[in-house]
Amino acid sequence: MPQQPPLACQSHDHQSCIDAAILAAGRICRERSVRLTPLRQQVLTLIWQSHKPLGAYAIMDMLAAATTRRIAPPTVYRALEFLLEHKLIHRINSLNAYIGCPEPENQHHSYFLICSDCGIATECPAKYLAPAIAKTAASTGFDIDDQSVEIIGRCPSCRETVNA
Amino acid sequence: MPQQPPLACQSHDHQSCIDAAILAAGRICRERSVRLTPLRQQVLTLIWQSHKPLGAYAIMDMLAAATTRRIAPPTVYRALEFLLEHKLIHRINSLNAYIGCPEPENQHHSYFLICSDCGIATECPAKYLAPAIAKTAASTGFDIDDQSVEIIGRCPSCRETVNA
DNA sequence: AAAAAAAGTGTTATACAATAACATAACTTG
DNA sequence: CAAGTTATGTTATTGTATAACACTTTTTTT
Repeated sequence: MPQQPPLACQSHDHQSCIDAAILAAGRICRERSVRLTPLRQQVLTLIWQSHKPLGAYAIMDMLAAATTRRIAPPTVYRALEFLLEHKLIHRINSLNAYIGCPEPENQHHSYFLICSDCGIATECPAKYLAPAIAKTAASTGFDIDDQSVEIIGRCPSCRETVNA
Repeated sequence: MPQQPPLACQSHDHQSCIDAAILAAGRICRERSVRLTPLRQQVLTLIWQSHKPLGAYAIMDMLAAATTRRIAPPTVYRALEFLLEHKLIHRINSLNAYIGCPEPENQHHSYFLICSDCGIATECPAKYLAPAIAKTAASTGFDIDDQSVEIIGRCPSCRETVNA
């Protein structure tokens, strides 16, 4: 089995991740005639500061720090709702946190590998999971609307460096 | 593909579900020399009142109603912690809710089909999912600690009766 | 360009989820 | 039964999320 550590676990030019995400978001919103307002873009950018899922209240504090005025929860949650709706971000249920979607153009599901050590969450390849879930649902007569897979463990980089 | 609706979605003698769960819990706790106290058993029984995941505060209210005195959150959370530790219940992350485990004797993972219509959550067969997750992790070099699969959709019964 | 409608944001308050810290009670076990 | 451990009670606090209503900005319609 080829061991291919996800990009997020390797050192990489992260600014290009951010730029690509913002660009894609702009493109998608233009296509759909919805507005990527300054607030929404700012929240998206904050979420993309790293590959670690970010909580709503952390985003709130960062916004407040950036604008020097108080930001209330609904402001953040509405932006998150918009970004989720257009699949520009995903929600990690097991962490109550949000993370940028690296491929918002391709509609896809929420499959994640989450490193309990470095906190980085990377999207899983759907290759094995998608058919397995389809077969599981079919065999029980379920009609799938949405799906969430969260695998918690150690990413390849953390296994190497710590090997505890 | 054989369509085999899960027991929880069919009408069934639910009292026997409850009885079996309490019996198994007693057996397991005896084996492990841990105490299934009245409170813990009461919480487990409340959770087993249905196949729908139950929130901690709902449990709190039901306890308070049953005992006519105020029950504080830590009381409930400690009981939940115990039941989770011994895998007598599972936590549904996407709902912040708890559900009884029908096979606490077999250690297994948390794979769920959740009906957004009737609210019933049933455990998935691991047949397809377990190997798919193992392969996905292996192919990216991840070391798995824990896993959560939550598939949201319509259960066979609700598809029939509503067909909306 | 003004009026009307819709979409977005601000504000206050509150609900729901979970834990920390310390006190008391109840069960072991020697 | 005394000492130690485990379980529960109690108060306070933190974290997560939404409801309801006011106000502003953008878009649409006339």
